[in-house]
Amino acid sequence: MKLTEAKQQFISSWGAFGTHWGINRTMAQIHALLLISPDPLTQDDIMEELDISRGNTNMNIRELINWRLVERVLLPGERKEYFTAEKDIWKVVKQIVKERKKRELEPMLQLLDKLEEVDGEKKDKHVKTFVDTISSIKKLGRQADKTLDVMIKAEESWFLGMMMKFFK
Amino acid sequence: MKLTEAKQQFISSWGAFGTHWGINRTMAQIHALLLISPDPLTQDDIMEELDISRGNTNMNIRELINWRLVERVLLPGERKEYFTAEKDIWKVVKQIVKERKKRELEPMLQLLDKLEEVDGEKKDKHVKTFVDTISSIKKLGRQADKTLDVMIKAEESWFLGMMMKFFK
DNA sequence: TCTAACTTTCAAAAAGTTTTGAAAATTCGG
DNA sequence: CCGAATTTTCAAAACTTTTTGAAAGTTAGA
Repeated sequence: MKLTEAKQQFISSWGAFGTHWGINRTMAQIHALLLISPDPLTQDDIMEELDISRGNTNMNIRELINWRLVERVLLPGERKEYFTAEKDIWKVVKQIVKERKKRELEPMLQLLDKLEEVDGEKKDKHVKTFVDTISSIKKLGRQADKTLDVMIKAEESWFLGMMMKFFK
Repeated sequence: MKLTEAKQQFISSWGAFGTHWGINRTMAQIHALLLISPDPLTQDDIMEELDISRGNTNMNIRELINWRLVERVLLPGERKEYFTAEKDIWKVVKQIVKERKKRELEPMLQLLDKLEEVDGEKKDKHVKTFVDTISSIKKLGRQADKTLDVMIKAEESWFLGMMMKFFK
């Protein structure tokens, strides 16, 4: 397969993949393009390569910067801004986990704490089922939260090593 | 907080949460409702409780059954079909992981295998960056795949115990 | 077999999300 | 400080997904 074709396929699949994970297609495609680009690109490079509008490009680059997956780079003697993606995939994964944990898991756990304190007779089976469900989700959620914290701090080599050892 | 209000909040948050995970709002809400219902519900119960149309309800129940998160229950002497959700959250999580692994991770890994065999000089930095990126994604993806396989087979107690021990 | 109860389908409408592109704002070299 | 280059904004348009509801299909018991 030619590089050009392979690039296209990667960008397009990464985009489709992203949509299953709550990331919009364009954002994932820009990320894919930057991941496989050896040098930083300008907004115009990205617009041209992916054939998308200026506004769309700008918006999604900014969102990627928010997620800390992409960085602005200023090349000496150049007026334009360049952009580059973190290439270390382990760091990328950790960064995504960190953000989603903060944005989604933590608020959910806070809500569950509140909901667990529902009024009413524990003997009422509606109350009982509700409280039991909430508690068990909370238990698993808290464990996931702790586990992810360790993962976020871990080195790839340590993490893979441990996985290898215990999950052969 | 009253049970009714707590239920509403749980259903609505679970729905919002779902949308961040590629699950549609209604499907997640039906799942939430069944999780906290002590007894099986009919399609009409669900329609009324969530205030959604017959078609929408039917479609999303079927989708939940596809995901094996909900089961049809036939009560003796009743014409109507009843529905109930798996209440063991660990089983629910394993089931979701299993499905998403099959639907998303595995196809991605297959694609990466193909893309890694791109033609061209390894010295060309475009080729090199492309191949390196693909390889490192693949490496992590394969490891994740193996780890998830073990998790899918594991008992909750074993899994939590291990997590506790190594990720205190 | 017939029929009422129940379930499924699907085209059209509504809702939600993403994209565009032109205008406004900002920035930097001279 | 000026003006060209560049970046950002945002309302409207395009596109995608979800929802509705009526009609078609199925089922079980009499």
